[in-house]
Amino acid sequence: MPVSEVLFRMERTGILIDARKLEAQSRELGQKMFELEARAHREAGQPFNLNSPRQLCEILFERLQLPVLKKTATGAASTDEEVLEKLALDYPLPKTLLEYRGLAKLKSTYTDKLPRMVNARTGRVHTCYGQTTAVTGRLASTEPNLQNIPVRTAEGRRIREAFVAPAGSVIVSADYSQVELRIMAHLSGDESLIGAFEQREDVHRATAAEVFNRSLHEVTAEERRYAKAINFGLMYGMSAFGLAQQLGIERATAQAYIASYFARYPGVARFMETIRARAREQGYVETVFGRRLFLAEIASSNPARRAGAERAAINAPMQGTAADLIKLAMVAVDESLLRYSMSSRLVLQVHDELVLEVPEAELGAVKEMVPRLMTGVASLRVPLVVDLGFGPNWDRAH
DNA sequence: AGGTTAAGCGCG
DNA sequence: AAAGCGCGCTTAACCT
Repeated sequence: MPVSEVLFRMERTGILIDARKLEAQSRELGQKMFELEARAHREAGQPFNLNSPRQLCEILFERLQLPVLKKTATGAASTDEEVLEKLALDYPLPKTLLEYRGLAKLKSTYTDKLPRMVNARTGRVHTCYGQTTAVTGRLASTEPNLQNIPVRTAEGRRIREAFVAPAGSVIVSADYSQVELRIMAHLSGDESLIGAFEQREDVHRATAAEVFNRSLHEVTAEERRYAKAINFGLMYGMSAFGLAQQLGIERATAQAYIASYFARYPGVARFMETIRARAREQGYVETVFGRRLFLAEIASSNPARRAGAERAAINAPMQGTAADLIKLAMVAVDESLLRYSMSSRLVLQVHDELVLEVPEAELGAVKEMVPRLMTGVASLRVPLVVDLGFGPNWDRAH
């Protein structure tokens, strides 16, 4: 069965959304934004449109004379989250703007919009999945995008609570645990990294233990956070400069961490170099299953463009292999549901997560089948692990 | 009126 | 010389 057939069925099935709940949240957000707007006007000493970049720069950098910490691509003073966080340490207005921005994003993109996307005939929201958009082989979700529903803040998770199952059914969420890092372990063949996954260790903790020369139980919360940043940064081709910026540490310190990492995980260091060289020789890189990403700028004479292509070359085999794996899993799950004439349905895919709507009578079977099928689509040098949760809504299924 | 770009930010 | 990969959506500002 082709992926396109699974997608067709998922799009047609759609997902149930509690529009009343989102509309109520919209009203709450609107009220809070109104209050924050008034506070911002007081702190600025004059009224202005908080959404207008031009007016905002006028207030922050001319009227209040705050320092310009970063420029945008076109040379204007940046007012992004990172800048406002720093300015918020010394001034009240940036903090207010951050709070306002956070709420405005939730309201305009989600709580106002999703209720309007409910199909009149089905009473559900039907996204469209694009199979030919993302160069790495991932799917893309549009109209609406259901792959970027908030999850990182409490206010945002209230939106997930509105993604519900009908009476008698539950929402099941099954996601691959650390799938891209596992793929890095597979592709690099690094023995330490493979060992950590085979021992079912907390991989960020294990990395912290290696990099900071600790035993597993000695690792502090901060060391684990640093190790997590290193692990993710590496998969994106991040430099010492970027790591230092992310962690708020000296560049030399970040460089030392990276050196320590590569000393402990020599297979990963070798992999990074091999992938750069292969990209340069072949003009493309491949996933485990042979999906290719061509890199037109890998031999560019422009160093910035070439470096960008190298970062893409490092990331694509991992992101792309993860995309291949979950597509195989989607086909396996959908085929099984049909073969056994079950009523459970795939309703969403979010890159490393499958969301299903499951009648309570089928929950036991789904809890056994879905992780087995997802972990069984490939045998890499490390085990694939799936975390599964369920509940009356998407938030509670996590 | 309608389309495009820039900046910003939601997710994995 | 730039500095972290892959997406889609919203608003303001600018353009035709």
